[in-house]
Amino acid sequence: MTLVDDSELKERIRKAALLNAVAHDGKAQPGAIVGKILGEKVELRSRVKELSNVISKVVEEVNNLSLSEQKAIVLEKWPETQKKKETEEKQLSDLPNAEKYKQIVTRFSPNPDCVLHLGSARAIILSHEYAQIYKGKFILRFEDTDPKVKKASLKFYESIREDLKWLGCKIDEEYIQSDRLPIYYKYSNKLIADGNAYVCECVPEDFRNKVIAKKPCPCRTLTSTENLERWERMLNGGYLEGQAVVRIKTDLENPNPAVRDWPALRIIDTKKYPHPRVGSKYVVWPLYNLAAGLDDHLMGMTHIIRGKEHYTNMVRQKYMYQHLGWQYPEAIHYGRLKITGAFLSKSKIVQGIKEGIYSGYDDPRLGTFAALRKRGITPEAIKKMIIEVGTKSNDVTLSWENLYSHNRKILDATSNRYFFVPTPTQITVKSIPKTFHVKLPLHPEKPDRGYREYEIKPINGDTVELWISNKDAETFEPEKIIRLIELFNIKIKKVTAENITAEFISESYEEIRKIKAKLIQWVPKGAEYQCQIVLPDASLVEGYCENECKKLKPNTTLQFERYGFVNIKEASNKLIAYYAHK
RNA sequence: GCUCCGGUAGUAUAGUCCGGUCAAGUAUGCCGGCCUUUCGAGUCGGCGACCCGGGUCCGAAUCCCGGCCGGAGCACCA
Repeated sequence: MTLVDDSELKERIRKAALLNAVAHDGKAQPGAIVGKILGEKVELRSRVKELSNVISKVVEEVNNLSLSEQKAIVLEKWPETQKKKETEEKQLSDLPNAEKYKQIVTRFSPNPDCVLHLGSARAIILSHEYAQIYKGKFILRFEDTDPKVKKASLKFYESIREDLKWLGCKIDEEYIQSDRLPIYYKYSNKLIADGNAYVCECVPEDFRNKVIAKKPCPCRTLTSTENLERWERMLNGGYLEGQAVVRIKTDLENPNPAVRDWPALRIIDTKKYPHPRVGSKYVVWPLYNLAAGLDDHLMGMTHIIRGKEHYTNMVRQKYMYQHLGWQYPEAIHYGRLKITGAFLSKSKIVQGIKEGIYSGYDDPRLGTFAALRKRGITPEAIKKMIIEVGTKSNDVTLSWENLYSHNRKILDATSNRYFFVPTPTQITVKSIPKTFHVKLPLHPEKPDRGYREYEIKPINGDTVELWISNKDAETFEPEKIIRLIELFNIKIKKVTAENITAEFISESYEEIRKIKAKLIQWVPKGAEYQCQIVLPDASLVEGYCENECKKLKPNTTLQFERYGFVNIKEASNKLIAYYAHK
């Protein structure tokens, strides 16, 4: 049958052409239709030329119709195609080979040498989230095996647990590597006994030269009995720091010199550098690849989610797994996460605090969880953002706007509203006809949350004094009409640097809305409460908020209308709050 | 230098494995309308991207080759 006579096909083409035309200003493009039809009917691939001819004819017919005619046909025949599809929330992609395992086990394994920050958020949230999705297990493992250079500190074990709790990442099991040295010794012993590891006495430079040349160092060729003797000597303190190291045998031909016979355990003079938890009990300490490598298997890890800086470590550890006859877990290596303007480097954070540049681990300029928490950034917002970013291996530089947007949606629903006037200016309003009792809703969409109430009573017969923001005052000029939110409408009379004089004109909101007058917030003079806002760059803004704010408890987030969301630090002789975002 | 990754709007992400329904979706941002006693939220519309060059193919964001750019690792750190 020729294609021209195939009415089913022609109808199919007609539909595609009409849909294409409707989507693109009434003009369908033949090429797009060819693609669509070939995609649906694979068997026509050998007859592309013939098909193109048919399509050209149909497209011409369709393009001769007006857009409204096309729309009418589409709506009549295929109304379902014009429905907009709901956008669904971003989901995490499936874990590789998840079906191979009975239970998914993931972990977060920090070195407790600093507080946690946004840079760790990917490891934490993705690991925890995947464990949740697959009804698996999430393990916290402290990797505190360097008592010298990256020395752990007792306070950080606890702060890490707290941060995880705050993030809503419930821990199923917790381990501390400094408790596990006997386990590492046991497996090291086995590796040496089996001839898969050796004790190397070479000075680092000699070893490096050998390994770059793909040549074994003299220690590698020793018998396992000789190596076992050396190993005993290590454990018994027979070597000083730097004199011996256990190496795992790998393929010396591996293209990457960094993986060849990597070091697994070394000696630390713990008399000089005591470990914060176990003091000077051990002198032989495992390196990352031995400790993490053994633990990942022993703790039943199925999926390791960590930064791409660990990619080579996976290659190294696979040699050890081979020696032990173990199966390496699935590993996902994501890229580094930065956020514009914030320092996410442990060393810079620690150094900045030492030098007094930052006020502490929760300085608003830092990307630590402590700082974010203090500013009123919710864990839910962080979680959403991290899930959005996913597990790609390229680096990402997040913008704060993105985090703020997620956070704003959460805070908007939960935060009560108050007035705050930064750098206040006094406004004197005359011709006040009566005393006003105002009830200001705490939340515009949730009346059940209640109100703040103020009595605005004229003094000297007909005058009222209020505070307004300097920024608003700057836009005033005589005869301008302004509404004080939920109060009344005024006309500006006189503007000076210290004071603004205005006149009451009416009370009705509706009439002022018609002329689209500016609405501003205010604080009654006498009912003001000194307020200091700490901005994300650590600069300060002073002003007045409402008296009612005295009741607020630390760590509540609220919105100062037309100013932004803030989180209360304290409400004592004055209100101190941290600015989250607009 | 060596060994690996990766490059889609300002930012982030979907699509890439397995070429066609992608004249590229979504979120955020920006612009405008509506709504709203906040400049918040909501809602409607608009702006904005496949790193470059070749090749294969009727057809390439997708496959191949070359280049450019970015990142990671190359510790007796984690």
